[in-house]
Amino acid sequence: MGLPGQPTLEMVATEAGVSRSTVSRVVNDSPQVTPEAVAAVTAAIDKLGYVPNRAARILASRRTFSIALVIPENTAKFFADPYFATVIQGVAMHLSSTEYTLSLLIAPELDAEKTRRYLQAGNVDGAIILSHHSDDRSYLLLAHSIPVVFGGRPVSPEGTVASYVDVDNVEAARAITEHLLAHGRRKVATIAGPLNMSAGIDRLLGWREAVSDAGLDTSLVEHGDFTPASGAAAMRRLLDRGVPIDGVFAASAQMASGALTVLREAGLNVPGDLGLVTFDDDYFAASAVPPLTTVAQPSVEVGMRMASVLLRIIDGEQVPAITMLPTTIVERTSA
Amino acid sequence: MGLPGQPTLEMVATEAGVSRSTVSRVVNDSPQVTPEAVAAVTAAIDKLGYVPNRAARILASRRTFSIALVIPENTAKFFADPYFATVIQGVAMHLSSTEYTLSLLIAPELDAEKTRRYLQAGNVDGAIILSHHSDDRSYLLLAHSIPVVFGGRPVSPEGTVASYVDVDNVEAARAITEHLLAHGRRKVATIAGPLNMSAGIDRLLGWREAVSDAGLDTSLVEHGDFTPASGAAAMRRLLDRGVPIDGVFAASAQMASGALTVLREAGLNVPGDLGLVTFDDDYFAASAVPPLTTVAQPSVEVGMRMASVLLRIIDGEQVPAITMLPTTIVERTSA
DNA sequence: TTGTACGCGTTATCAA
DNA sequence: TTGATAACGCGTACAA
Repeated sequence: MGLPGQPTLEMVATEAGVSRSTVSRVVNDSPQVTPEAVAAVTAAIDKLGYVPNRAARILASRRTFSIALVIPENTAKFFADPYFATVIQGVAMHLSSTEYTLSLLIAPELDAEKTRRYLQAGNVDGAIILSHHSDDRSYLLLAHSIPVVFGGRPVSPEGTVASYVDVDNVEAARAITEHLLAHGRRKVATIAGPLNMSAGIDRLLGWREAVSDAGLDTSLVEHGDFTPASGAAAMRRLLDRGVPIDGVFAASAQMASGALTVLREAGLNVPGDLGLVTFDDDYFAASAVPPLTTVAQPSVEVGMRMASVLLRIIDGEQVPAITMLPTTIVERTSA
Repeated sequence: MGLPGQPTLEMVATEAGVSRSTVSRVVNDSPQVTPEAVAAVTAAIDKLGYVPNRAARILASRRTFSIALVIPENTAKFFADPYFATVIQGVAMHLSSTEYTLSLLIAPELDAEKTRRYLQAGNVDGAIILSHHSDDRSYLLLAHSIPVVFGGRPVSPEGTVASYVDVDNVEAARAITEHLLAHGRRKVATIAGPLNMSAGIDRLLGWREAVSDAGLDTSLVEHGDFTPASGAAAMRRLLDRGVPIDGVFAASAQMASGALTVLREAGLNVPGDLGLVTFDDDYFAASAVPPLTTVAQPSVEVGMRMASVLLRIIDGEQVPAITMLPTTIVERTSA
């Protein structure tokens, strides 16, 4: 009667001459099924080309086999930042060897509440919050109801319980600043990130350590929000101070690229008059004129590790809360 | 009794003093509900923080509100190619303003069959096949059962019925080759892509048109598979021919970067001894030494358009099967 | 306009 | 080891 349509578990059962329960057991490879039954069922499955219906399975089992990757930014920033693309790639890559599906959520601050509800409504087994460029307090509570892994240490008022994957921003910032100092720069400024993100805080800290250890002036600080425009504005404010500057550490390559245009307009040569180093080895750093010496962070690896940690948490394993990944310095010609 | 757990439609109904059907209608904003009922229901929803259960909804409605992005490559290539990351970003961006969820499938040739079954089993409403770097015949049949959009013109034996989004590879390749000719190059070779992908075919065609129109030798062709290693090998074969070459068009920036290392080893200077141009304005092109003059294709836009076209097809709209996006030439110093 | 009742395809519980 | 049978949470004819 009627068209067969997509084969269902029921049809497999009939074909194999067993009950639906048995088919279900075979599909979920339960150990307690006789070899004969297994053989009959797998044969039927192959013959019919049966694939379990995901929705039905989720509904009945209360497991979704999917995780969310939340990017708390508006689409414009998401669009502009190559970092996100590479991290996604890492997450997807790890997931590809598992049963899990990825659900990408670009969630501006505005509907953070809505997003949180969606996540709490049992639509995913866990979530990765990529807070690299954003405040994330609203997501901290989430960790109480479902497994969560943060990308970048979340800034929390109290002690954090959430897991996260990050690089040592303080150390990396210090190292790249010392690179500047090693090239003889003595009036070293920084275009820092926002202070409500750990990357902003830590990179400023690293810069300050390096400069202060060298006995130099630590007051040459202006802030941006990691975007090119904000980097340009900060650079302008720095120049407007009227004090001599011969080195700048910009906390993101995007800000550095903005700063570069301002320097060019001001008739300043890089690296002739001034050394410029930055953070992120992306398109902005590589294609700048001149190409920028920078801190490279393993963003694909960050994605992979976040996924791996999250899945292990979901599986009930005991995983260290903090995963630190190494950075390297890529020397180009801007220092 | 017991804990409330996640609020269900049923609980909302009780809270609002109506039936589940009415709640369902409000949630799916059906027009035929009295304002009072709507008010009562929305109030209850807000109070309870209700979010529909995705799986249940999918199961009952036979719509998944999710689409698949299939990348028919092994994880290594997926990892290495920046193109994928940007396209994904585009797809995700478009989807973020819709109800749809993205499901990323990295599917090596090996389990293409399995992937196709999954897609046909009704687990998604449609699929995007990113065939940029791969053969895709196995997915052409898919278009008969669910809405499908290809990234890059699929190579099909018969006339294609599937929709696709692409750039004019022939024209772009011709233009960049002419750029080489305009700089006085006269012995212009090409490192072409594989002939089982439209990008490979078309870019070779464009190169040949330009070279032949200039009355020059069109025999300087070697093939690669778009990877750096294959580009290096092809360049080596080109040099081994022993005939003079003063220009090369590599069909991908990755191959160009491989070729560059071979040229360096051979003691050949770019652009001094030989001009090198390529395709894709990615990290490889920008950070090469020297930076490469190249064809830039709008990969984020490609992603956005594929998503938009697919959703419109799903909604039953009539959409032009072919979407062509413009390319531009980015001049650097390698020509 | 609203409610009743059934079905979506699977897993889980319990008996046999 | 297997098989009935009851959920899982929602959409939707159909009836009221």
